Amino acid sequence: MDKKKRKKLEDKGFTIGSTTDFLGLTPEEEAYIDIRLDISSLVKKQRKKLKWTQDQLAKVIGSSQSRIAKIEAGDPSTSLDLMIKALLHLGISKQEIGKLLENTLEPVL
Amino acid sequence: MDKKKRKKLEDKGFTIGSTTDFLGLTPEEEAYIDIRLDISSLVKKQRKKLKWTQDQLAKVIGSSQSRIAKIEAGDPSTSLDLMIKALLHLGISKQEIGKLLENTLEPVL
DNA sequence: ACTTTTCATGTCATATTTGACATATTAAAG
DNA sequence: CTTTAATATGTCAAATATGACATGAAAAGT
Repeated sequence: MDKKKRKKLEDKGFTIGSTTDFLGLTPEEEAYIDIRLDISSLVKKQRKKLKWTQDQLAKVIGSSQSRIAKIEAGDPSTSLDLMIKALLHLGISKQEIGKLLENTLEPVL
Repeated sequence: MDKKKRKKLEDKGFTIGSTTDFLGLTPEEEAYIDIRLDISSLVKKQRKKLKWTQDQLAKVIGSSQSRIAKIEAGDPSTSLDLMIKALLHLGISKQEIGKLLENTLEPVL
């Protein structure tokens, strides 16, 4: 429910930086969403870096183009597990995923 | 299928360090399992550090004792999403999760 | 322009994950 | 040793994630 609310805000043009979320989210919920968005962003970034299409990536991990699109859109109907699998198949290592999570600015400050 | 196979080995006493896995796993599959095991280990470690029972943790995240046990056992029937939620509620930050993934020795060498 | 490729979004049947529950095993305390 | 608390393990119906598919919108190419 909260996830949908957030997405709606983005759709309305809020252009949230990392997670400028207020409105009834516990710190844990905020961090959780933050992690998911970080990872989904990297999927998109790395896929484009390799100049792969969503369809190519989908086939490599046995998924579908539409699901990759949903991952990259931060859709709540996708699991961290699948996102991580995607990253690994895009040549991102566990260590690099670690760095991603470590080197992120504080949400609001 | 592969996940079960691995667990069987552990049960038989192999006491795998981080992921001493050979036997038909792609590097991506290996890394994926490695990540899951790292995270599940930290859940157990941190919970014990705080001297929480599995039941306490379960209630905090709206889950059940048996599911926490499965998470800590590295059971394949648990999602990274739930593991991450557990970590966050145990006071582990996104940055600390990042460090965890970054600072792990190579599986086999 | 238009043709083609890529991406976005919705739906849906199937697959997987879920909390709850029962119960067994182990550990701690008395 | 006995009792009690904590953890492990299995099962199962309900909830959620999934790939496949359709179709629309945008981008890229010609």
